[in-house]
Amino acid sequence: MTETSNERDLVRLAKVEELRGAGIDPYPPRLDQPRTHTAAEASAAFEQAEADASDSPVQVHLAGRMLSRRIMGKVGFAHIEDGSGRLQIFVRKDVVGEAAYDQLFKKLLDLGDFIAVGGRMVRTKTGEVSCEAESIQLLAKSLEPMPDKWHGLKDVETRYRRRYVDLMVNPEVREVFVTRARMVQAIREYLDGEGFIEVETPVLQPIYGGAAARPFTTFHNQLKQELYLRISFELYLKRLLVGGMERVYEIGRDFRNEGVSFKHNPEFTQLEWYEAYADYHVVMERVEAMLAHVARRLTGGTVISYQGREIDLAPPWRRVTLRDAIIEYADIDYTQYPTAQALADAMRAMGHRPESTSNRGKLIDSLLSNYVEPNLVQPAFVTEYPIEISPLAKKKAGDPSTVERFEYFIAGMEMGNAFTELNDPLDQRARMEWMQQLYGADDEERHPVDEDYLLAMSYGMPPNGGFGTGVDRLAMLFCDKASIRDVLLFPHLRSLERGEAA
RNA sequence: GGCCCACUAGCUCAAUUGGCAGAGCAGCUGACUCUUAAUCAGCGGGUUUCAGGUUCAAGUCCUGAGUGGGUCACCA
Repeated sequence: MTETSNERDLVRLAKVEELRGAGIDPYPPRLDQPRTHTAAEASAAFEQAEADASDSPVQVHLAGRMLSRRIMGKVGFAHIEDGSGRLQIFVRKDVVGEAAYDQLFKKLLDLGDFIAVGGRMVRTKTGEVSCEAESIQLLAKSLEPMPDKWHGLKDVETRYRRRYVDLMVNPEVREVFVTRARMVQAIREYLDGEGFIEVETPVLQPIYGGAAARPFTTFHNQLKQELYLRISFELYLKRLLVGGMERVYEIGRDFRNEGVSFKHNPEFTQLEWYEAYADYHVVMERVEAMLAHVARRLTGGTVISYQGREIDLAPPWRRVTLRDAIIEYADIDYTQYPTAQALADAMRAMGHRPESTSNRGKLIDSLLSNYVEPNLVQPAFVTEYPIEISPLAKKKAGDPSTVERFEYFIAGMEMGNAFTELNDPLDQRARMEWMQQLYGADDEERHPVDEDYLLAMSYGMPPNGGFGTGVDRLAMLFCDKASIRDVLLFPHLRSLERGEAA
């Protein structure tokens, strides 16, 4: 912390002064010699030279953070780390000189400092490939102590609040975010290869929609207009289909003003796509194909391990109707109970405990999330949803109470949602007005009717299939992390300012 | 928001029934020309998250608060 200067801080600050006094800039603008090799490249170059039995020395200029140091009189060792990994440097007083050795290396450098090292690659007596330093330059002085070199940083709160420290000392954390980036890259690779166009639609929206969630609200001062941070991309992406773009997708941030948990963050990354002339069956095939592609890119196969369980993403996945799934796992056939009251009574009679009787669709959804979802470990599509919880999905032919919709589940988690999109503007208006009645005026989940969206659809929207999935939850899956916070670089935490100001 | 758990040195962790707040690493001083959790000798480092309370005595017990974690609720 910086609010009080303790002895530890004073020692570091005194070193900065001493460096300046000796004419050494503790924060120089650039390296005296440009970096020629990463740590990994330097090792590889040396091993190649060894293999070739070359006599010419491998000269390198390296840069990185000094993580450890072992001083033995007039010779010392240190490990530096750069983006490619760690490398030992070997420092001899008779090579680098007295000033560089005694003053800089032994005294004024600290663990955590960024340094540049020039020298030749050698193998030490114990066989470790190392750089024997001929010059050392301080690149950036660290004023804070590094976490324990052996135990690292374990405190969960500190790891999240100071992710930069977590990243610098815990290489496996960096690895998670590399995997996440590769996953997103593989998703784009699949969609681009299928002719989808990546687009960007507004984050600030005058009317929020496309999902049932409470939005964050903000205000444009000059326009004197209330705006919402988007809770989904759906209504904008489908306007693009009206405009003639046939296959579109967006990867971006959604914001939902709801509870925080191991699988919910107030802002999270969503993937949505819409495809003209496709229905939800086509979407299912794409979801299978896309995630199998991602798995192959990341692991070479389709079987991944998540929290100790093997999950096989190879198509085809299980398909089960919502009704059959609830019969199987909760032993209730909701089609036998046409009203919310009747269904709630039946649930109670079966020993379940429904929380609300306001909405039959919500009761069915609670049966799904409480009894079905935890059992769907292998990938599964749950299909055919009640109309009252699906206002943007097309009705199933011959069954006006059901829509062509699916959600998919992996590892007992809901991963995404899709439908054959409703493109009948008259039906859409009726459904939105019905929602107004279903959700009371005081219900924060009630959506305003988006007249411009209805206008767009009135121009004619091709039949299409749409899909949305949580990218963070996919990252949890592919990185084998049980908490969304472990796949977010900076997960949302409550601010500490209030407590510190008092 | 309810309930449960945690919070001790920069980091990782101890502290018996309520009885002198400790160790390792990191830091500082010194020794040491091939170490790798280097080693050896010495030194400094604490409002035990915060505010109250009980007690001769509180890191430990009680009340409240903060932050984090878990869980339930919420989350088409």
